[in-house]
Amino acid sequence: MPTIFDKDARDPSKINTIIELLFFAYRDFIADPDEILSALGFGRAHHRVLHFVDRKQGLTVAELLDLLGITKQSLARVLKQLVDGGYIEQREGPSDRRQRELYLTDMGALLIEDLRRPQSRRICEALASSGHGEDDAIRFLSSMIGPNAKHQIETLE
Amino acid sequence: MPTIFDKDARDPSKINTIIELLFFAYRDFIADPDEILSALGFGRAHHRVLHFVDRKQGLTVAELLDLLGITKQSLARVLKQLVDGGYIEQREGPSDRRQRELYLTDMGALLIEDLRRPQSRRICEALASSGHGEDDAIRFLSSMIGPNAKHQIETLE
DNA sequence: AAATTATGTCAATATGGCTGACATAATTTA
DNA sequence: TAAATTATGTCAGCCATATTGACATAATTT
Repeated sequence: MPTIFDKDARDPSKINTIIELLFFAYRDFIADPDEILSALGFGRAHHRVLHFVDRKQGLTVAELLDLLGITKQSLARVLKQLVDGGYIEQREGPSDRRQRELYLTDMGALLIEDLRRPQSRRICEALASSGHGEDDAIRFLSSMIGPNAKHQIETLE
Repeated sequence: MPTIFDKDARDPSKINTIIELLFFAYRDFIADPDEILSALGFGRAHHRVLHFVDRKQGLTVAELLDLLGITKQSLARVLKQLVDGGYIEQREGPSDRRQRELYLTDMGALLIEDLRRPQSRRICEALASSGHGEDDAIRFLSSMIGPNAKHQIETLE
């Protein structure tokens, strides 16, 4: 019994349009911070690290690796640059001294704010001009992600 | 006079959630086709080329470069692999013989269909479980993209 | 005391971008 | 017609970000 939500009820050409818009939207979405980053000699990888360290201050290297889905060798260079640049601080784990807890410095907090600003603006504009609310976007995007990522996000809270 | 659409009326933590969800959603969104592609020795770059050649059969190399926003040197390798593999066909421009019009072969059409299937499924699921329609997503995403990309999309039609 | 764990590091490799320089053929312009 | 421009292709080298595999160190657990 087909409903309005039935997969077959969808217009394939509109779905294809959405696929294409996702490409352009995501590209433009990361282009803004990219400019700020490249002026500092950083890239997207640095942005993602700053985001997650801000999202959960004091997270460990292992947690960060899990969130990013990359290897420790890939993270190493990026993290070192952020630490050397004074954007991130590493502290010994309080209960397990092998762990390195990651914290944003004041400079790091300012930087992630700068990076977030154009992205927030873009999202707010899109919500306004499409007439949707924050929760609409959150509901849609939450359903786009797989169970794996869902679990990762839960561990952030 | 602030309205319900006023930027300052937005909840910054929800906007930050949307930023984060976009990261996870896009990552998962391209992970599905990535598996199919890597089995063929291809990558995301090949996917994008196939998408746009399908979107506008007979587009020229210059048009494709403009859409992708990369240099011809970057495109060269990817395009060559797709042509050599029998997924894309190049034909002399009918009015300007310097141009190379790009067309999908039957094999190329099958491949882009395969790549599109998991992405369509994911979008349909997200629309269904969030209670939105195709047009909601199209309106939101269209507002996310800049005027530059907007113009590019228009030239596709 | 031995095994495991968290982190870091070295080396080699792949992908997908980039710039600069140059080549060829076709078209347009003076 | 000759010269300039354009569309495309190609060579060479560089960069950022990822990978795998191997190994080192210190701390914790068994």
